[in-house]
Amino acid sequence: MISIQCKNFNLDQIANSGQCFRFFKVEDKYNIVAFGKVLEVAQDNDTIYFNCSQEDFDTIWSMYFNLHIQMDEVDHKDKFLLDAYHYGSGIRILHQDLWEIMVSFIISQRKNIPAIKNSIERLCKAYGDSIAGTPYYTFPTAAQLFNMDKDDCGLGYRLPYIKTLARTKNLGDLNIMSYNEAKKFLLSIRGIGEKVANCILLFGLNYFNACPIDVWMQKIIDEEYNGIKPDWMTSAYAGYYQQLAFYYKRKGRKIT
DNA sequence: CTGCAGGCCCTTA
DNA sequence: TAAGGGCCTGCA
Repeated sequence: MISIQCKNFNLDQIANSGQCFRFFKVEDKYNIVAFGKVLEVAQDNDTIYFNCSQEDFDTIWSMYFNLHIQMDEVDHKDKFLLDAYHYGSGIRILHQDLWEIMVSFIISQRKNIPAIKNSIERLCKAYGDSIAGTPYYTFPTAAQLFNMDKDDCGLGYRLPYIKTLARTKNLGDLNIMSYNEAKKFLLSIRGIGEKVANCILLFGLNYFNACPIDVWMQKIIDEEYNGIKPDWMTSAYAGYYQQLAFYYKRKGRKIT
């Protein structure tokens, strides 16, 4: 068991911020499935408990939670954004697996969050590997999805998008591209538009300036800013602010 | 039983 | 560049 001290870290807030779909709450702990492993993690105020080896902590989870990054840089005069920060200051932008993020956010389009999670779990169970000693399955690799034929995961019209993605070469190049190159490449992929591309840039590649505008963000623009996009949505930390705003705007809604 | 969900693609104008 | 229709499926 590894424990650390960390402010601006709240598991419930992260789990409900909509950036991740494989957090499973079990009593007062979370099981997080990522990078082929299951992490059991718990929290007592500013103390976070990671049930994993030191090696996994150093090589996987420290990076996954971006523990080297301070996520408290809201010095904005914007009232809505400040309110959002005070409401969800424990939100962190995770650094998730690029492939998993690409598939997950292609699936997410025109689905509500329970439906997204449902599809993803069905996909993992059908095409991923069982993780020994746990009830969970790994997120399927491109190779494992290569021969996916029938839609047994509720993908609907997204099925051909996923199949095409599994056949797309050089996705790893995204890691060494510039922001502009990566975005252009992403938009060239069938099934990836402006919003999903920005989600991938933010959650998979950690470009914190990427700011996905979904229906909730559009609601914020319309209702809080009279239809004019505020400056913070185009700032260097726009993606982080977007998460705060999204979580705040959805206040009261549970992601089960 | 309906309406609609963290969009995207394609067609028109 | 902008606007609008269609789309698979399954929550609510």
